[in-house]
Amino acid sequence: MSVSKKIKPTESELEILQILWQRESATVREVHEELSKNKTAGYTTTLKLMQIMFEKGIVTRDDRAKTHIYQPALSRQKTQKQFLDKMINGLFAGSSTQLVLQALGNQKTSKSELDEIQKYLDDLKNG
Amino acid sequence: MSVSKKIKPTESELEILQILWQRESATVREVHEELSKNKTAGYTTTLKLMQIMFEKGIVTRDDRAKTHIYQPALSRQKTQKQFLDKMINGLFAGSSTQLVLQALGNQKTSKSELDEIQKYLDDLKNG
DNA sequence: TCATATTTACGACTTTATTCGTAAGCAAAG
DNA sequence: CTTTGCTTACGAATAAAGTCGTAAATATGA
Repeated sequence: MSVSKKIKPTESELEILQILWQRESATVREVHEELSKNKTAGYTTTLKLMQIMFEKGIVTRDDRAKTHIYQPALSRQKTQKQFLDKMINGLFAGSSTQLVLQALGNQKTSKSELDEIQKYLDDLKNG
Repeated sequence: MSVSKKIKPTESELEILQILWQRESATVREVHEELSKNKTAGYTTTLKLMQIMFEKGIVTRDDRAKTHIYQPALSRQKTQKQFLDKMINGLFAGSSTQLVLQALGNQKTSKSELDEIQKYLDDLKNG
């Protein structure tokens, strides 16, 4: 069993995590500025969300200075895996292959990306 | 624009849709029996959920007989695509390739499945 | 016909997520 | 010191999801 139990970030929390993963660490203000590019919400809303995330253990923070500095407490990979698994089971009847095919069909994927995936597949089949 | 706007099934609703997609159509009782294999909930809970889904337009129903017969109103494919897109944007920084690689790495994928994916990739690159 | 069982309708309660207003602390500038 | 501005803390309002109890309608069969 992994240490983290059933921490399941909400949609808003994922948005914030996304930013923290990108920047390694950030203040509430910084996160809020970033979020503001896409949506409109008050500063205290972002603050509250991050405080709750702290209580839940989704992020850690350094509060030695007046302005707290937040860091993600969940790894991007593990979180991705968690949501992928849920999606595969909940929406693709347990077939990751189906999900992959659908994902490739949906988006426009460049030739170099396709090459990358093929290379990865070869590795999988051999190694 | 597709006809259906922003219908976004909740988690519980997805579970029910899953069953409806599988069976084509079903009564509340049938859905409830199926759900009961995995979780515990009262019959009226399932009923209420399906009624709400009907109001939202997620399912249709034939109420000519006393026992209503429900059918999915959303296509499995479109729903999968909708959630995939959200996931790619929300959790994989917009990269479907990243999602694919992660999905392949996560699960154990059989050789025949890998072959299938590779074949699909070849088609994509050529066609 | 009458009792019983099944189903739908409806409303209410609980929980969780999201939002924001207001107060209080603190630090820098004047 | 005092004002100004930014920050955190806290509580409350709103909304959405999920849960279930109860009642009414309908069908079945004794």
